[in-house]
Amino acid sequence: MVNAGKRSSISLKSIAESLGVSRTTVSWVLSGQGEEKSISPAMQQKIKDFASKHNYQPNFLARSLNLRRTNTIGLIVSSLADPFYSSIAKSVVTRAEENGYSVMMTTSESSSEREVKLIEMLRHRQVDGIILTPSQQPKDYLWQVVNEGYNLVMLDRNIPELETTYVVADNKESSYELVGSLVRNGSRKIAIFTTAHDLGNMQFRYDGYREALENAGLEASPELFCDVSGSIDKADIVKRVDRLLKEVPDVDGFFFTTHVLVLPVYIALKEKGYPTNGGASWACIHSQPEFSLLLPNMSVAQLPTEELGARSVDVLLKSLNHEEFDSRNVLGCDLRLH
Amino acid sequence: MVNAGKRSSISLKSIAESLGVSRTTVSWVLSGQGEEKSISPAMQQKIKDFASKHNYQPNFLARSLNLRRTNTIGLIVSSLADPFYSSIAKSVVTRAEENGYSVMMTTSESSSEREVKLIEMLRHRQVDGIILTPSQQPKDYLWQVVNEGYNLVMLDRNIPELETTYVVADNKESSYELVGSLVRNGSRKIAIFTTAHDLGNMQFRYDGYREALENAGLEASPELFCDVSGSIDKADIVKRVDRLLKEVPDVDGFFFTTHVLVLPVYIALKEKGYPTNGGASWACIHSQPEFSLLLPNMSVAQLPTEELGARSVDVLLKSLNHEEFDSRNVLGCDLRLH
DNA sequence: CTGAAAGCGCTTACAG
DNA sequence: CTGAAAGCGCTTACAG
Repeated sequence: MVNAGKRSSISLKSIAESLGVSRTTVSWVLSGQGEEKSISPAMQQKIKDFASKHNYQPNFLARSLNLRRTNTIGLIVSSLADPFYSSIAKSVVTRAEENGYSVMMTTSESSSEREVKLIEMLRHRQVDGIILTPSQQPKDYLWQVVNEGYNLVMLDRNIPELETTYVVADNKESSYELVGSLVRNGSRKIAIFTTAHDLGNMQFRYDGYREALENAGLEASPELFCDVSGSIDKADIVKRVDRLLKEVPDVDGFFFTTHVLVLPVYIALKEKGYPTNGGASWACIHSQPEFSLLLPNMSVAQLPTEELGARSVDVLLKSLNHEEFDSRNVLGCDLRLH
Repeated sequence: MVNAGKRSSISLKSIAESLGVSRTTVSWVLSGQGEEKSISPAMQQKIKDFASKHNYQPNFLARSLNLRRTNTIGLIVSSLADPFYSSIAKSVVTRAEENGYSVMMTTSESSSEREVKLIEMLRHRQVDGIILTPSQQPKDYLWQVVNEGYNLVMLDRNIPELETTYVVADNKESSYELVGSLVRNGSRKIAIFTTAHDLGNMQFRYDGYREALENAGLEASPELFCDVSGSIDKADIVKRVDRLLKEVPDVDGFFFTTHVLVLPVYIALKEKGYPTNGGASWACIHSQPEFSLLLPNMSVAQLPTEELGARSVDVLLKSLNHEEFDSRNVLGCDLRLH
């Protein structure tokens, strides 16, 4: 194959030479400062015509180097395979683009080591700021970056000890509502299935669960607490479900702190002979389209992925432009109670 | 908020000044040309120590401007919401990173206008090459870019008239195998559900279907051909399923050319009273984990997302480095026949 | 109304 | 063994 990858693109310099004016003039006109610098309308037109005829576009690199801003934001998501994150990613990309920004996207795969490497990499690439779904046990480096005042937005998860801008969902409130609806549906022994319980979000969701139970005079007893942390492994889940059914045979409600647990637990329950289409009521944080097929009456708090992504961009751009903004953003979930 | 976004990072120049050597020397040492340029070991060590102590990293922008390569690739996927594409995206990002490249990611949302805009944008940003899942009706601009010899890799879809590098799955062969397995399972009236039939991939899948039927002495009759193109709307699908069941009440096999149709059609069939768990056999191109819950015996040809993404990067990088590479890459699907 | 010049932070031929 | 100088393609204070 021939190397023809290089563009035969036109430069500021060549425009200036062709037109017999200085690069300054061309730069001013094409960056919209023609009026301001009172370049004659005729000249302006001439330059603009020439530029558009030759499809001129400034070299972003040179521009960025000079202006010290790349109009690029770095995005680090925990996972791209999870539709939740890819949906957020989509929203970030779209909103960024609407504002003339591009997104350099990476995945940390939930590794805090990778997270550090990626932040460094993105900074060396001179992105203007970073949006990050932080890993559970961030390294000191993250603190350092925040303390430096680097433009960083925490997305979906908030690390309370870190004084930084964040955009998260109202995990506790939504959980409270969901579990409340299970109670109203008549459930009395409501199991909670959760994972990575040490993660801030999961704790908030647990708190909502506990408070809703307390509020109904019910107890969040330990037998009902099913933490299937670690590598969400099918065998582990079956084991946990088995134990639950032995300890609480009359369990009549299920609250999932995350959509990823719904299907595996559902399968395990079915395998163990639990009447999944019986009288139990169900609720989960975030759902996927297929869930409504299996459990049409499940109550859902849909995480506002679209808004989480968009808001993160908005906040970051405001910060970059020295505009006022809220550093604490808690967005409501879309509740669909049954 | 204070603007502290700027890094107080150290530059080549400041290292050189601090150490009393020229920028040339520093640059050589830090870019690994110390030996080659026979800089004294003592000096090399001194420079390296200083650099790592101050955590120096060259400014990527300046480097790129000079070297005329950004070590960045542009990725345009049709959609990020679809797990198929986000899984490909993940693979592209990972493989690129392994090779010191970053990915600027965008979505065309299947609009050929957006596609053109995005390609232009990415080129102005000086990406080294672009990986693209092309829209169905690409604009002339795409041809032009290809003709210029720009480093472009078509991912997942191939536009036969375009002489360019592509990485796709063996759509026809896999479809042939899938439908063959339906026949072996005893199905005789096998409906095909497809969408965007004008799209190359879909035609290939149809061809596989037709040939498998012919091969079994069966007819690909028009009543069995269910094209639910357009905005895959639930009402439309229900209507199409209704017609199918009226025209071919004894339909006993279903072949889906894409995973996105499985759930909606399944729901529609159920609503219309078709015994979805009866004797019919099922097959689809690409599946999602939940499918096995609903249709455990469905035969599946899983598209090799991981490999599609990785191969695209490999091919693009080879092209960038003037290495030999295959411009036509057809990857096998992972067949799971029942 | 317009231009010469410096500078963004690197790399690398060229010269000693 | 090492450095002065030019250049990547822009933008913008400064000077007329």
